[in-house]
Amino acid sequence: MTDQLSVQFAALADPTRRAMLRRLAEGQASVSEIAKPFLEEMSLPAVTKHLKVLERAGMLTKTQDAQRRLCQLEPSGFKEIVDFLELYRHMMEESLDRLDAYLKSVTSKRSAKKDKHQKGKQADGCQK
Amino acid sequence: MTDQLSVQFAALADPTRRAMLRRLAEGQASVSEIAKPFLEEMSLPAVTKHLKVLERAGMLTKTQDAQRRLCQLEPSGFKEIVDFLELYRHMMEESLDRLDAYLKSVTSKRSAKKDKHQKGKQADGCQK
DNA sequence: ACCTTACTTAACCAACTAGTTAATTAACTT
DNA sequence: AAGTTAATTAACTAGTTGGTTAAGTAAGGT
Repeated sequence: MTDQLSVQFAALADPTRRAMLRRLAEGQASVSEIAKPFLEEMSLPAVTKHLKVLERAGMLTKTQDAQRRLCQLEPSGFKEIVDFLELYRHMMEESLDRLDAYLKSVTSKRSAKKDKHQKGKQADGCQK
Repeated sequence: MTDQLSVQFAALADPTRRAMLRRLAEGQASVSEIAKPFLEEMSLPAVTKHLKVLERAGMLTKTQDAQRRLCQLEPSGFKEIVDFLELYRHMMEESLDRLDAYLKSVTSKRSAKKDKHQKGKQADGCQK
């Protein structure tokens, strides 16, 4: 499919590209800097291709600096995806709240009242 | 790639499957009920396959009711994805806020002070 | 028992993806 | 001018995806 939202989700459906985005979130970097952690697993052209996928998804922009290409994260590229997920994020939180309420009613003495579901943080810790 | 986060993003990288999830968000439905809007574009086995992709992604569960299979949205299946995106969602909001601040400083008389970036809502309106 | 409804499984195919190596482009260095 | 660094493009390949039709399974209806 060629619709933009599919292109964006497909861009995220790869651990190498997600790792690249995490790197980029820490600041801009050249292609070879981004490539460095991956050159044991894959060739430079493969890295170029991954970056192109992220670029077409609108999640990164490149600017030329002599021979180097500086890549920069483009946070606005996540807008459509985040908007799409809003509905399911809310449903998820509601169902967790219902679970909370249930557990609370079952244990009778509430265990960890405030702070609800504490936002587990940092998925994809392994990127195998 | 076989990691779960990739499986989940890949599941969302298809307009048919996203439309199915939106349908499911309104309540459970049997396979043929879900299939109905798509049977002009594709066959029933194709629908079965799409549902299986969503199931393997942990975003829906099926329960048997006589010959029918009732499908239900599984909001917890979105947790990893939502957690992964949290970082980029925040960066996006920050960069929008910076844009706000810039526009405010440029126009000198601020135009629409409160309400910030008003959450555009509902991406994927077309699902072509 | 037999038919129908509701799905799933199997076998196949075209198009796309993620990688490869080799060649090319382009800018700086000496 | 010749060489080096940085990255891309081209041509190819194996494996995956999204679809097909045809056959199979399993439960309820008559």
